Amino acid sequence: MVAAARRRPSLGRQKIEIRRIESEEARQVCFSKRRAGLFKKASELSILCSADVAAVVFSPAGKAYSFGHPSVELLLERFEAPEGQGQVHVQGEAVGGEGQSVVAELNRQYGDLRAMLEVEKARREEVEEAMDKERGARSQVLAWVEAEVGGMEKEELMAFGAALAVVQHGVAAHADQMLRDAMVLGRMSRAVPQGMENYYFHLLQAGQGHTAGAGDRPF
Amino acid sequence: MVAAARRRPSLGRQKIEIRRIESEEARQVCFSKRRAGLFKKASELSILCSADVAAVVFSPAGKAYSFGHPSVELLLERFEAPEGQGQVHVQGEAVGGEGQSVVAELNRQYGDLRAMLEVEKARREEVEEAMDKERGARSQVLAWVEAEVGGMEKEELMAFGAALAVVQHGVAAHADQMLRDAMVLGRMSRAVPQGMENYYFHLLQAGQGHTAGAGDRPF
DNA sequence: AAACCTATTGTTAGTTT
DNA sequence: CAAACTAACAATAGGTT
Repeated sequence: MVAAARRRPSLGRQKIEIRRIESEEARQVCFSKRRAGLFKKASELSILCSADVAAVVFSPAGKAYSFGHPSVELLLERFEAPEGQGQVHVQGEAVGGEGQSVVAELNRQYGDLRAMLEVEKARREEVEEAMDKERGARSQVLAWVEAEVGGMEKEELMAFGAALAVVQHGVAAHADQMLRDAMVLGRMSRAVPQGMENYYFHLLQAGQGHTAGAGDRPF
Repeated sequence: MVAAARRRPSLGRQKIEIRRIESEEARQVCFSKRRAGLFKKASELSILCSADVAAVVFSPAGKAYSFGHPSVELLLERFEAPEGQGQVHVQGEAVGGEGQSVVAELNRQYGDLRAMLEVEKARREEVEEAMDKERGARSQVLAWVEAEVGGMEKEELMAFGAALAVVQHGVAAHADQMLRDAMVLGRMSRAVPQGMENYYFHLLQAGQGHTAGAGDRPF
């Protein structure tokens, strides 16, 4: 009998001041968590309110992460030239120009893809959780499926992530970060919550530099 | 009559789906609240982690709001010109020889990856649909299983094939090692479901076999 | 070192003033 | 009606594996 005092497994969240986190490690962890949280919020805002949102984050190490709906550069252009008759297809300019621009463009598109996947990953965990609760009675089958599917998804996406990493490695010297990201992406799930496909589609289109659709934008 | 039903002053926050808010008024209110929340999160991220953060939001009416630390313009500049003062030798290897064809090749490969993403998206929508029916009958669960597993294998092979193709193109000398590392590390991070090891092993073998010859090719 | 856990703080949907 | 309010929901700090 170990008597009474059963300590709680965790103290839970504690209040913190909004100051620079001194611990290098804690700061890095916090950066990852909150960056994902920020992108999720941005995604929700754009969906809930049909707003166009872009966010760019630079890690202390100087690495850039971005989120954009419909696309980062499109919105940035709009922001810098509120009066301009935009409509210019940046993509054409970039591709038609020199190699340097193309490489930068590829880098940017990769960033968008990764941001998109990150947001999706966050939303994914929500759906999986809901699904877990549902598998009450007749779910030995589902349990088996989940185990099977879980493993396969992981590998599937790992292969995909590795492919991305390889490509990126050929463009920029970020292989290490890419590899870590591939690990993270490997845990992604595949179901898409309702309302997400639209956003997903737009991001995809934006990646091409072809922002078709959305004829219902009120100016 | 005051007696029984003492209504709470408010029902409090209710759960909502992340989809476009139909009510014009509610959407506007939500936009204001969440925009403020987003900027606050951005601010906290920048302070806590010493990161540079910029966020731009356009209301459905077209009005622009922004947050930026140190400033939106500065960060956007940095974002659009990742190479800055020649810190990264972005395409050091790739452009070393003949930039034109290499870039074209990268473009092609990027296109392939994007195509894969599209396939994945279509597949996800399929899965989502199947999931809806799953809550109805058990027999349909089995149908879902079949569809899921079948489609997944197909995608796995596509993803893997793409990864191999990239590696085979000799974009990066370390590509094969990265791919192997990704798989090995992935295996350690979580238990692999029964029956999965076979596939895993096969994947590993194939990866080694394919890249053995091309891996050490200089470019 | 990344993912999980959980208590706790932080955010916000709906309501009221 | 924008601001305040309230209670439920969401995000996350710290700890564990």
